[in-house]
Amino acid sequence: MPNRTNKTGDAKIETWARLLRVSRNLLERVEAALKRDGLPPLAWYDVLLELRRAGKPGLRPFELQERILLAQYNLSRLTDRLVEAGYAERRPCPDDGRGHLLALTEDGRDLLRRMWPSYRAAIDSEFGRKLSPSETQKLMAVLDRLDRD
Amino acid sequence: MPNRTNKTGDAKIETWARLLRVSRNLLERVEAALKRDGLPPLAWYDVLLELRRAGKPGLRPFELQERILLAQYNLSRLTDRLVEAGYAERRPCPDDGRGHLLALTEDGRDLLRRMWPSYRAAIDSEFGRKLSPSETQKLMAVLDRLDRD
DNA sequence: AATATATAGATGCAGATGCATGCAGAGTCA
DNA sequence: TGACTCTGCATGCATCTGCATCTATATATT
Repeated sequence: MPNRTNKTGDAKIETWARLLRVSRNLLERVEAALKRDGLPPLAWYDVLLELRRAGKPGLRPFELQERILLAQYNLSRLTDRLVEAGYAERRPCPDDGRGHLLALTEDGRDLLRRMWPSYRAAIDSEFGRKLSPSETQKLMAVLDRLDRD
Repeated sequence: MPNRTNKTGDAKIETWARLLRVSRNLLERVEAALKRDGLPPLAWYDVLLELRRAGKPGLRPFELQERILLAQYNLSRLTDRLVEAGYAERRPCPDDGRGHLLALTEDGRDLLRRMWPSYRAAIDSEFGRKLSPSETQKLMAVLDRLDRD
């Protein structure tokens, strides 16, 4: 006999709704903190961080795209802004004439350094300090499951 | 002596980063599912659902704003679209000449009914089916903690 | 080699968002 | 009642996003 009360399904729906609310709210607060400190949005940090990880050679846009899960046109314009602001540069790509390589500039490296204290403080006050180590670990485990398939 | 390896802090940072990634990704997929079915975005569902919960009298925009955590100007324009599309209506507010009441129309009620199967299926396939009941419950517990303060 | 197809990335346009500000009605206080 | 402030909501403007499409180069097929 089918479950008439559907309790499990309801709990999942509610958890889903809560996940959306909470994560949106957290993101908003952290973005606001960066803005208060006169810093660019989180997306800039994400891109520059990946470029730093990529080191000297830099990254092709499509590689960056996979890493940060950003739509192609979106990334294209974001890098426009970063290049325009002097935080990244486009270099010709030796292997593939269609594309180019994106690399961090010194200013970009510097921006990362300037953003981190503000970003870290925001993460801590909105997120880190609210969870115990064990809760953090449980959350990570669940996020791992959600990332499958 | 301060902890040089800073393992706990790192785990929190990584969990934070993962939370953003996963929730953004899930949201994107669910939105895409709605779009595939020719339905409006999630935000429309959220607003209409709150209006349905509010019942006959409807809701003041500022009340709605608190419930769905949407910026004021943002909600103002979203309701413009909903009214324009015939899913909600603005009624004069007897108690306060500055504002109005928002209420669901029959078409709005109908849209909710049409969206739900698609929305529910997307939640289930992107989220629900990936978690056991106990994982769901753990996630909810953590989200509760993150919602405090 | 010539043609067809696929892939990397940019871009025009429309719709959405953020910010600041405007405005009208409410509440307060003299 | 009149001046002052506050609150609810809208809106002009700039930026950002989504979608569709375009260009150029790369790859596959014959």
